Amino acid sequence: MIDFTLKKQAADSNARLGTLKTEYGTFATPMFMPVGTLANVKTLTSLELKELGSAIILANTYHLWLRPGVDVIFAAGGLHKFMNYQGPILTDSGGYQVFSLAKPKDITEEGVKFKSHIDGQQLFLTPEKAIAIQNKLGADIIMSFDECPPFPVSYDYMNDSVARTLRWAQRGKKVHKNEKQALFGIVQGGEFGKLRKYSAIETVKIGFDGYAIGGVSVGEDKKIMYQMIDDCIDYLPKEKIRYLMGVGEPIDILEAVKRGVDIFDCVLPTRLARHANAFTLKGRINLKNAQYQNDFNVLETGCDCYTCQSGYSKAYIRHLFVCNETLGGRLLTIHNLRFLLRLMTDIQKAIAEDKFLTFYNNFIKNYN
RNA sequence: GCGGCUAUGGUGAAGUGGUUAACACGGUAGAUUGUGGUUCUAUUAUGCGUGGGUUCGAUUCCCACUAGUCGCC
Repeated sequence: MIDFTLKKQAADSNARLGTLKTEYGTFATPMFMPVGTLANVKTLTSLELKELGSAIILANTYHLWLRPGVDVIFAAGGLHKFMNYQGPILTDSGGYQVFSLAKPKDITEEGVKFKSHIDGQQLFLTPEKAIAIQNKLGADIIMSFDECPPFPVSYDYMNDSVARTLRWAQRGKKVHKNEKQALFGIVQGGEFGKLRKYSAIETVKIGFDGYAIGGVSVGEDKKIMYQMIDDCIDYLPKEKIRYLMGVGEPIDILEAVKRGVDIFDCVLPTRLARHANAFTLKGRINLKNAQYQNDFNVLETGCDCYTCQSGYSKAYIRHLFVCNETLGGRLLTIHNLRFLLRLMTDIQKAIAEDKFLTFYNNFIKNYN
């Protein structure tokens, strides 16, 4: 079971400093979770993750359900042992795959009909099944099965969807048996303030160990996304951890921390890395650009990541990408994750020193 | 030396006597937010070996030259 302690509430904003204790380790919040959908953070070993300062990672129910299958992971002794990783893990419920893989007509009260992206076979996921799978996977934190609707949908559709997600949350909580695992509820409601508020209040009534804000970064403008947070966050209990799902743009993280969010996950740093993009304090750069052909400087002077510290140049990393060498993606994955994880500890430090807003303003001023 | 064949962008190549020269790769740039790792989008030949000729008009037809290639001596 997890234990969240709110250590400090910033005076200059809703930003907060906290500690999350889990069986596999304790870490400070705000924190970012690298995504390891298929029981691995792509291209990295567990040791490398640890060296990056990664505190907790995310894996995915749907994907592990299909491959290698829950029984294999259970037989291995659970997800931690299976993937040879000794830190905290959170599993997503498969709700996002409702958004990315299922069609609206395949969503019913009972559950969601999927077509496997691997072999096309018909699959059916229910709130009960999503919890049962996660119970067997054995992550430290598991998520309710929710519907993550696309943007935009009509008010009426969202109204029904929010109600359904609440019933699913209730059904999931009822069958959750593994007491070692924390279970989080998920707030939905799209851009409709009234529904966000309702979803938050009703989800809290059901009672969870932590609360997530879902249904963001699905195509809406940034302003709308920030509004979605504003519309529900005050209805989430201060003493429970708050998780904004699927957000990883540095600016978005800062905006959310400012509003009172504690943890994040996102594929962005790792996916961008595999597509030759690197985070820097001035914004993103694309290493495939011709301008780096003869640039023998590191990605960012002063960066403490392995890639920059050991001297890999932009010209060399560009060459690796041009030749399709996998080392390029690895070097940028290390850099991008370190960039975000350092951002999180910088944020923690700023809150602790009562300088969050100053830090926020400085960062945004430099990051284009 | 003689005879045959071929000459289209960075590459492999389609194609036509008449507005914007197909397609693929490569190049250039953009996208990517609870990951379907090798994806998507845009853009990329003011020119069809060189010089003449025929024609209202030639990358397309004719001639010469040049280069490549195959065969023969």
